[in-house]
Amino acid sequence: MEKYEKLKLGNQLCFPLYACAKEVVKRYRPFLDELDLTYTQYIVMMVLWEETSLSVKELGERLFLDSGTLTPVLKSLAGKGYLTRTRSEKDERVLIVALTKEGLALRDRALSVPEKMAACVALSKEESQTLYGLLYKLLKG
Amino acid sequence: MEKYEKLKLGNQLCFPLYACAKEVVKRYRPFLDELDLTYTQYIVMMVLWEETSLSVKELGERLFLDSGTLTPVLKSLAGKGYLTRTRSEKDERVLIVALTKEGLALRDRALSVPEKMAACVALSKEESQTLYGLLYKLLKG
DNA sequence: ACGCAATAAATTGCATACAATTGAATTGAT
DNA sequence: ATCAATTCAATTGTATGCAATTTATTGCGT
Repeated sequence: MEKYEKLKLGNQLCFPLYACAKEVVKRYRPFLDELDLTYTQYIVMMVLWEETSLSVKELGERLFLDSGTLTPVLKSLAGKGYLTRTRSEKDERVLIVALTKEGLALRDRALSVPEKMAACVALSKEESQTLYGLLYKLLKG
Repeated sequence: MEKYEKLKLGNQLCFPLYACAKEVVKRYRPFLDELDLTYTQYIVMMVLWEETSLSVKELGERLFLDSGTLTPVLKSLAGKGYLTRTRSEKDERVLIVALTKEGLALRDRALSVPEKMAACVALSKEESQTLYGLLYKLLKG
């Protein structure tokens, strides 16, 4: 094996991961444009549709994002009326993000997004599940 | 199945992909810091170590990046002395990016990066290959 | 009660990403 | 040959991401 073989782009696992993630987010764009959401805003809304209300810290742990990223995204979503930002009464350091009626209503309009995306992905159900499992293993390991 | 089941974060393939890519790039950071390279700069250098010289357009096709992203990265790498940016004589629209002696010398210092990263990834060789294959299938499909 | 460490979010600074536009150069059709 | 369409890179504008710092608040030990 050549000395520099491992430095070739085609032998890196990280690169297809990096490229794929960008590509998939890009494929979401037309569907999310209809909802006037960015991808980051979309995943925030997905958490809120499940949780209704949680702190910025908890949200960040779910999404692997920190307050530096979340603060402007949350301000933007609050501006659209989909959530409220309120300091916790028990602990003033904590900011509680809560779904609004408008935010909840958006969920119905987002219902078609996952299936539209699935149609864009050239993987079988088994392949998707294998990929899913490997990604979570990598993420946690 | 609940109506909104598919909108849950845990049922999305895109999300672990997105989170994983960020996580892996983050794990590169300490190793790349030693070379004073960002991840984007690193993958540009990897292409140059293979090609020595190519246009911005070709580089962008390899890396799935456009000139909007590449232009500042290439200016930065040129500033470090690792590459030169020259207009093609045959076609003045084309900018040729070429590896310098210093850029080539950097390759030896980067040799240990892939193995250090492999040690950070909790996947077996087979799992890595499966993941690799699925990612490229997704990328191309 | 006091002071200090710890915590949560916001801010700052830097580096991507990408869509859309611009400007320069080239190609192609007539 | 000429002009319109195309191409390539750079620029502009917006939205992330993340490290590092700052600010406000809380908890803890004495």
